[in-house]
Amino acid sequence: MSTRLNSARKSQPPRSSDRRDAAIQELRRGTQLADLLRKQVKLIPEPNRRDAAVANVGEISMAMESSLNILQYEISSPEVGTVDMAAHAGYSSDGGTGERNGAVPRTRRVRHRRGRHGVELPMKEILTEAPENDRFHWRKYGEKTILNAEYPRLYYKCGYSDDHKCPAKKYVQQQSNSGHPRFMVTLINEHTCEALFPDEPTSSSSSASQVLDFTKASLSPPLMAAAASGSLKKEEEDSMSVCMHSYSYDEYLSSSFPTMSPDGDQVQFSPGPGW
DNA sequence: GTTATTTGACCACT
DNA sequence: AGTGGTCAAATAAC
Repeated sequence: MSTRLNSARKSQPPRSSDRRDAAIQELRRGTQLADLLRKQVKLIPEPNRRDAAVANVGEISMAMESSLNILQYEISSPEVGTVDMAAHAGYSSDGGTGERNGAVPRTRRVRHRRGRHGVELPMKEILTEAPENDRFHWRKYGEKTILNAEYPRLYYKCGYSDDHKCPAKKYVQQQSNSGHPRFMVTLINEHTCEALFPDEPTSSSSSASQVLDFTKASLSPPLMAAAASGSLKKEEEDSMSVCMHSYSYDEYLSSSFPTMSPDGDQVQFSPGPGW
């Protein structure tokens, strides 16, 4: 990947926009190669190895697409240096349709609401294949069809928002259903109840593995579809307990509010080998 | 009976 | 005025 870039910058230092274009080109190429690789690994005869390989390729592909989204967003919003939630709190000048300079239409970003005293609430966006896969208990309180969005946006608040006054909320919007569904998860506010739900190491091989319990009812149709499509690794018949193999939730959560970078860089890919 | 989800209505924001 | 976010009554699941 680096050779192409190197050859392009022999004479003089390229402008940052040129470097960004080059990075986008490379990422697009990488995405195509990942698709190709996905087809190849599907030919692996051993089911276990094949599934693991397919999952890994999917993560690679998703990571690159996430990076592409970030870079393309910067191009379409030149006033923004990074993808900054505060900067995109409201809708953009296109009215929120996402059609900027001929770019691919995007679904509306979450409206950035203000808390008491007009202080903007901390927000973080995460692109993931398993939006329900965190160690918190969420209660759904709403669902809304979003303009120009293919799928409705689901609204969750911490299941202990009443008991412990936990202000954490989560919005989930499916963005794609091709192959494996992807969800843009918007996390709002920190969990003040976090101490009540410590990580519990499991007996499985990976320290990052966790067994998470989700009732069937807590999954909305799109998430059920995700489960059915295989995006969710295991589905217990009764409790819908899902063994989320190796998904690094420390990454998911550490990338969340407590460590939110000061520049607002927040579009995180939540990877995890093996699923 | 208890708890969670659904969904229409209302409110806030741009 | 249009749209997103939240509320709360009705409903479903257990």
